[in-house]
Amino acid sequence: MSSKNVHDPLSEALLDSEWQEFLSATVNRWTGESDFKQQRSKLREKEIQDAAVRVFARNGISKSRIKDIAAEAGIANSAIYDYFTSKEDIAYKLPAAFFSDFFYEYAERVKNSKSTYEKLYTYLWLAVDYARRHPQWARFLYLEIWPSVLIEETNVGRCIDDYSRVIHYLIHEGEKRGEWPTAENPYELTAILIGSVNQIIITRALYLKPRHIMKAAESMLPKLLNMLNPHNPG
Amino acid sequence: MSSKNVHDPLSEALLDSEWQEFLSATVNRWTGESDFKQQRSKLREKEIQDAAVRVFARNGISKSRIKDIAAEAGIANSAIYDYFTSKEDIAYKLPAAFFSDFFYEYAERVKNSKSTYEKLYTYLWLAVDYARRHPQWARFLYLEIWPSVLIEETNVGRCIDDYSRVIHYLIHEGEKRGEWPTAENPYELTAILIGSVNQIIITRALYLKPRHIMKAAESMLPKLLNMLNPHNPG
Amino acid sequence: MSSKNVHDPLSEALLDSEWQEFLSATVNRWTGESDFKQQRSKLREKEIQDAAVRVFARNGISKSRIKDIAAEAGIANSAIYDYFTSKEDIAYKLPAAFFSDFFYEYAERVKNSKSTYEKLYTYLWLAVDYARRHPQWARFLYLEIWPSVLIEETNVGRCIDDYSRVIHYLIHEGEKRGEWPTAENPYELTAILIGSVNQIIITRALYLKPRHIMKAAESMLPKLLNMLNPHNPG
Amino acid sequence: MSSKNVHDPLSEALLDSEWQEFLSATVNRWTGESDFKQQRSKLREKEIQDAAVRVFARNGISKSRIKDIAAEAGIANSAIYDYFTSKEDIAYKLPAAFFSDFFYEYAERVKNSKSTYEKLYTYLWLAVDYARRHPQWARFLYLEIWPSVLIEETNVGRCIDDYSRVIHYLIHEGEKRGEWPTAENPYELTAILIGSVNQIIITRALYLKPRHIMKAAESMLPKLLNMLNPHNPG
DNA sequence: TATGAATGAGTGTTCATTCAT
DNA sequence: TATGAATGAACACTCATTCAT
Repeated sequence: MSSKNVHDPLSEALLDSEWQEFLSATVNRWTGESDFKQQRSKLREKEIQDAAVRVFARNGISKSRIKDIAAEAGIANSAIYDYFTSKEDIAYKLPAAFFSDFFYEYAERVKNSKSTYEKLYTYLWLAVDYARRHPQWARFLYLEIWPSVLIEETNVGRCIDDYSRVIHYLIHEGEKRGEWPTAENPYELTAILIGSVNQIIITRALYLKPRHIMKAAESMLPKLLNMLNPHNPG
Repeated sequence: MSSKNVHDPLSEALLDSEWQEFLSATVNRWTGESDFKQQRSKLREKEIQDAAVRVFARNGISKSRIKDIAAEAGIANSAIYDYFTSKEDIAYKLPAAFFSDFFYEYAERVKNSKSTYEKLYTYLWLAVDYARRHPQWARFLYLEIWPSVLIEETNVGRCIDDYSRVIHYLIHEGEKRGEWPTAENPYELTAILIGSVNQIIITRALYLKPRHIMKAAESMLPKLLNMLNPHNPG
Repeated sequence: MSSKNVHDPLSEALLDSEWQEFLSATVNRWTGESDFKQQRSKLREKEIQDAAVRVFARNGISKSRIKDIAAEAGIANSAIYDYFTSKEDIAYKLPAAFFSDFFYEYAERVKNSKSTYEKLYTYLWLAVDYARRHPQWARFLYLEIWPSVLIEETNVGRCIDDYSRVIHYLIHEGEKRGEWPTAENPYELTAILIGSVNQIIITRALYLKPRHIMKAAESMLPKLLNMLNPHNPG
Repeated sequence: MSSKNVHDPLSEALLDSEWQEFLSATVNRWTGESDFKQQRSKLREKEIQDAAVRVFARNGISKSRIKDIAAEAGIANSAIYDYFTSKEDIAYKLPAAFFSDFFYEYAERVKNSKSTYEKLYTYLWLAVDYARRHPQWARFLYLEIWPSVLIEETNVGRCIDDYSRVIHYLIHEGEKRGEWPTAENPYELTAILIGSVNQIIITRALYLKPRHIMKAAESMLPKLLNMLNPHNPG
């Protein structure tokens, strides 16, 4: 998909620096929040979080018990309260850590991408790949966190918001760079992209056959992104 | 989107009768299971179910209390156990009732549809419209039932399976009628359709502004269905 | 076992009439209390009692539910309250009916008995035989009623008291008739007789092999009654 | 009661060693099961058990409430579940503890007994004495546990079985040592011994006057055991 | 820091009993 | 008399959380 418009170098550079700023802001927002002080105490905290992800993925949050997490982490029930104030505290601190990791990976991977198309493709592709590589986290994210965001008012929603905002940003950037025409309704497009990718992850990675999920993703993504450029055959 | 191939009337009739059979089988599977004997005892049962939907939509299943449902229904806690064996029994019998209703509505509405495209469009359109008209059920379905299906092994999954199966069936029927070419990967297409529609319902109806949701749906669906016919401008 | 002493006819007659009076008083005490007005309503009451015995024998009183008894009797839960005030009311009215029956049977059977030995033998023999013929009542009596008498203060105890009193009476009568010497401790003897007979009923009739229970009883009773006449070979 | 037959020392020794083995097996079966690890956690367990015996003896199992036991033990309701899994778990672990104690006492007391008669006498005597010294346990055992064994199939029955088996064993040993003739029906004899002793305990210790119960036992036991040697004056 | 022990508020569920019909 | 429906008091049990050591 090539842009039809000619851009002057100045605006290209401007768009690039804006993007760099936007991206590093997103990355930093979550890294800062989670894994800085890497002391001995942080190690235990990490162990508990890892145990919690496994337990939450197995039973869901509401059916997971503190004692299950403690047992999975190999420590006493009460030790958990040295690091977290409650069960929900554990659950809601987890996304920060993983989203930080995800955004960081994305920033590394997208460094040399020139076109917005490539950035967007990479973003969605990485979402699927990250889910494939972290199946328990994915189970937890897509079946527990994501739905709960809409029910309960927590700051976990900010992760999801940030995740969506990147897509929205890129759709807009592509328009400005002339890679595709201005969308009538960018929210709708975002919904389609997110909804489709999530559904693929949920049905393939969590349900059916996690093996060929990347092939499915690589087959689906161009078709999906084609929707950015309506009426033009890929 | 018009079919390019010419069909002999026989095969058309065959496809039609197959579809009729498939559809009524789907409808009957759920109607039979839920709302036949319309006695006064069934009335109470309905009242409890309605109350339960409201409560579940508000708090989620795990944080909903029997006493809340009873209070919402205006009866004593223990009266619930005259109609349901447990809290989860209520939760798991609800989908049968609503899917029964949904499939019935769809069967009525699709009666005179000629093209497969129209049937498929109507199906997805109705999914959004039904969610709009039953917001509490939708909240419960998309944020509680749907995710839980993948975690716990219950027979609620059969509703979701049936819901997906209709889409899958129609994609295939369209191929046979020549309305669109054979899909490389029909499961992928199904995932895109379901994922996109669900995401629209979730973000618009449950989250943002439920008012213009039908406009969004009507704008999105043609684009989505256009993916059935790749490289051909609608 | 023959009496060694010679008795004058007068005292024999006196003892006989005393016995008749004692016996008929015992019989009447329970007949009067249970099954007089044999109307239609009494029929239902009987049905409920019969159902209750079966249920109590099966599950024990504390684990028997009103609804179980109602189901066994083929009536509605609430119908029970037309005849009995509570579950315990049923349980505690049952013994009167059966003891009435038992005492009546005994009175018939013992009419022509001359010796006290024969009366006593018949009494204990009938206790075993009655248990054999009414196994559910026996289960209920020996495993539920009898123990509960000592725990809870109820008037059921009067049945058990009357049952013991007959034995005590006959031990004393045998002494007066010279059939055996005066016992040092008649309570002890009564305890041995009752305990042994009960134990035989419990282990044989309710536990092991109910078939040969009468043979066991007929083998045991002479040995037991021999204890009335210590140091004398039977 | 002296043996009339002459025995060679060898068979005597053999019988003795068999008895030692039988007895220690019985003792160990229950000691092993209950009171080994004497940590502080076992102390609490013991406190709960003691409280439970008192409560069960007062109200019977089915009318005893967890909160009563907890209050009697001076702890919170939920603390009970740190040591027992349910109310019935408490009830069914109690017999093991007490029978262990009883068998141990018996083994100590019977060490120097030469004749089988003495062993048997001591056994039954100790049963009465143990009941006298542990009246609440006795109430619980004879009025709750013993009857329930026949109704519900639990492994509590193994205690009672072991209790009976000792008597049965000794009756047989006495025969082999020639202390009394071979019984026609040893089960019947066992029933008489157990039934009589239980009845004495129940009526005297639990009901009437616990004071002179040992006198009653000491008066009754020789007469009862005399039945082992029919037609021979003691 | 880490733990075993303890707590008490809270929940689903049961069941004897009542009542309108 | 008989019933189906409804009630509410009671209970066993769970579990996040605290605390002394």
